[in-house]
Formats: sequence, C-alpha cells, structure tokens
Amino acid sequence: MERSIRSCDVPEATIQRLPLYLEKLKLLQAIGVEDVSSRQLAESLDIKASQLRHDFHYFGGFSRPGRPYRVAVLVTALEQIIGVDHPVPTAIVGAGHLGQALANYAGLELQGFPLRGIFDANPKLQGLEIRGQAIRDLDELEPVCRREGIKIGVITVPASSAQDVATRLVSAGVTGLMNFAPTELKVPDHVSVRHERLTVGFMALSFKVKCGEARLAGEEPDAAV
Amino acid sequence: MERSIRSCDVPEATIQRLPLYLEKLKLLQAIGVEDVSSRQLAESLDIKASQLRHDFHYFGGFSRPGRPYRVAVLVTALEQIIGVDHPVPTAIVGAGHLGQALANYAGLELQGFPLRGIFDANPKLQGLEIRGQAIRDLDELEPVCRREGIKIGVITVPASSAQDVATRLVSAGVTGLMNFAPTELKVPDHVSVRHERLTVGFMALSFKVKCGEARLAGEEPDAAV
DNA sequence: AGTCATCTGTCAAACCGCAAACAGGATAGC
DNA sequence: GCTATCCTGTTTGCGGTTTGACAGATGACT
Repeated sequence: MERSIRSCDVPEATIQRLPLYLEKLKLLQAIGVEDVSSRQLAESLDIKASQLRHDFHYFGGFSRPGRPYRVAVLVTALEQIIGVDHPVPTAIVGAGHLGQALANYAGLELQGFPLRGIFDANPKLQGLEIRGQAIRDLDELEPVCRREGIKIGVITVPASSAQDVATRLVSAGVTGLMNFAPTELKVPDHVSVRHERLTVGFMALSFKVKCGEARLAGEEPDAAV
Repeated sequence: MERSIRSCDVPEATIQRLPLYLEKLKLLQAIGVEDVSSRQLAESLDIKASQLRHDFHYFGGFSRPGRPYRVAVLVTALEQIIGVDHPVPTAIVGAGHLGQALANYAGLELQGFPLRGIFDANPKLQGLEIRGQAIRDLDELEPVCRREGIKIGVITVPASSAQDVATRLVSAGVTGLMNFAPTELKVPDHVSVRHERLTVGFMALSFKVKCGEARLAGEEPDAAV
C-alpha cells in the first residue's frame, strides 16, 4: 500500500529507463496497441522482463497479476511520474549551431518540453526567429525565466561562460539544467544538472571499435608502445 | 604483468570515464601542467581518487608508487587506449538541423574524429558545404565510406529510415554507429552502437525536478489522480 | 467445472561497481 | 642517514543493480 507516487528514492538506473518505457509505449499507443505484457515490452527494448517489472514495482501496481498492462494506463502513469503530464517550460541559452538545432527539434515540444525562450549574447543573432521564438539578449534572461516559469535551462554556450549562465538561470528559479558545455557546474543542492557530452559518446564508441578490431585481428593491436 | 593493452573486458562504467580523464588531462596539458596526482585529477572531475586509480589499473601502471602521474604520459596512453591516437574517419548521415549542427561542431575534429562525409536524401540540401564537406546524395554512401575508410557513422535521419541507413553503413565497413534516431538498431555482433537520446536526458531531468519540487513542498505534489 | 497457459507482483540470490583501507616506493627536509 | 610525507598499485568489504524464481490471479479452452 504505497502512496500513489513515492517518486523519490528511486534508483538512478531505473530513472534512466523510465523515459524509454514511455517512449516505446507512446509508439505502441500510436499504432493502436491496447495491451502489452512485460515480456513484449522488455524484449522490444532489449532488457529483461523481470527488470521492467522491478522498475514498475517502485511505483505500485500498474496492473493485476494475470492481466497484461494497459498501454493507456502506463502512458498516463509514466507521464505523471516523470512530470510531463503538464508542460515543462524550457529555455535555451546559447544560439550557436547546437542551440539552434535543439530549438528546431520538434520532438522536445512533443514530449512535453515547450520552448519558451532562446538567448544569446551575440547581437547579430538577436531577433532571429526559431519556431516562433525570437532570440533574445542575455539581459532578458532572468525576467523572461521568471515570467514564463522556466523549469529547465539548456546550456549551449562555450565552456567559459557556462558557469555564469548556470548561476543566473538558478537565480531566476530554474531547477533543472541540461549542460552541453564541457565543464562541471557548481549549483545548489536543490538544482539537478545533467551533463550531455557529445565527445564522450564518440570516444566510448571509438574504444569499442578499436577493441573489436583488435579482437578480430587476433588481439595484437599495434604493439608499438 | 599484464599485456600493454588488455583493452577489452573493461567495465562499461570505466569506459565512460576514460574520455573524461582525457579531456581534463588535455586541458591541463594546454595550460602547462606537467604532473598531476590521482587526488588532484579526481577532485577536479568530482570523483574519488581511488576510483580513478582503479580505472587506470585495468591498463597497467601509468606511473610508479610514490610518483604522481605525468600528464603527457597519460594523454598519450589514453589516446592510444581510446583509439584516437590516429584520426577516426567519421561520416554523418542526415543533414537536418541536428546533422548540420554536429557537422559544424569543431570539437569533433579536434578530438580525433575528422568528418569525411555528409549525406542526405533531400536533393535541396545536396551540394551545400559545411566545413569544407559538400552534402552528398545517399547513393554515394557506400563508395565514399569505403574510399575514406569511415569507421564511425552518425545517424541523424528520421526513425523510419534509421535501420536502413544503419544496414547500409555496416555493409560499407563501418563498425561504430552513433544513433540519434529514437529507434533500436539491429546490427551484427562486431558492430558497436551507441544510442544518444536527447529526450531521455530531458525526461530524467524532469523527473528529478519534479521530485525536488515535491520534497520542497512537503511531498504532496498534486494528489489529483 | 476443470485444466492449462499466461501474466503480474514479490522476493532472494548473484553480480558488478564503488569507496575505503593497506602495502610499498619515492622524495624532501633535517 | 633518517624520518615524515606524499604517492601509486592493489586488495577487500559494502551497497546497489540485475537476474532468476515463485506464488497467486486471470482468462481461454475442453
């Protein structure tokens, strides 16, 4: 008899999987699937069914023993758990190539993260419109964030100004930061930061590629040390 | 007495950290630092020193007991371990907003992933140049990949064509795929795939933000179920 | 009705990764 | 030379995550 949503104290690993579940379930819902078993859902995501049930177990029962899950029920519940049952106003700071690409990415709004502000210090970019949002000067950062109730700030500025931007966003009431700059950020405890590192992904991939080559070639890679 | 590079069978968690070490070490090298202790390096990355030494231990000794690490030694060793001691030719398939943003990202080339091909099915984009690379038609995918020896393919096409692109890249000899499309990819065993999910990151962040709000407000979020 | 197959919720064991502790080497200062 | 300090390489214990197993419930089929 848990509370309806005992959200916190859920393992990090489970949190990471919740979005995957929601994504796949929305897809199933879109093509008209009404019921889905833990086995079916897990296999389509390449994980074990027991793990999926274990994850769901943190939030109480989504079904009854003997009955498969109802897709609609899961979608609604997961949206609420994740917090995208209501729109989460989001702002992007730094309108370079990456910032513009993210701003243009329609998926974000569809998944519940409407873009309510784009900022850049470069005057040449200011005024340019992306998906109905004009790029604003950095001076407007705090007032706009407060007015729009921005909850998540996306940092796509150079590493040198990332900490400054982060501090200003936090001071304007933003409690979630998505950091694309290659720098650690110091923020208060109540703020969550997620560091998205492109080059880390590429290098991890490179490692595995090299590893695969070595394994294929008789595990004698270069020998030139 | 390990082999010089017992690269494979390294835990996934360690692999993920190797790029962070390299990134920070390059930074130190750039500002003229020659020696660094495990404690210093670890603290700047917000991890424990014992973990850093533990990670390095998989690859044999980078120093001797009593002596701190030499930055230059570590950089060279890590570059070789990760596989970026030689350039890793990379191609981008899908020149939409995200594809173009990645193509424009100078960091990739700097980190050892020179862009040797951009492809898109849309004729209107073909011929457009990005950082010296003209966007090519998809028909040229296989020949260019073979000619340039592409090792890593970046998939930034819609989900509907991601699997097709992946199959074609693999058939052209690519053994590492960076997938930005929201779809699982089926590939042979010798190919490594890394799934970069933007919305997953946003949702994980949303969860924590909501969690923080609830905790702050007396853990009674909405109650409207 | 009865049997069988399927499914969820739940628990316990195996597994893995992290962090602290330890042993031994190197250097600086006295 | 000796001591104190700092450092790495290595091992050990602990906590979290994953995996497999089981009990109870449901519906389909005979």
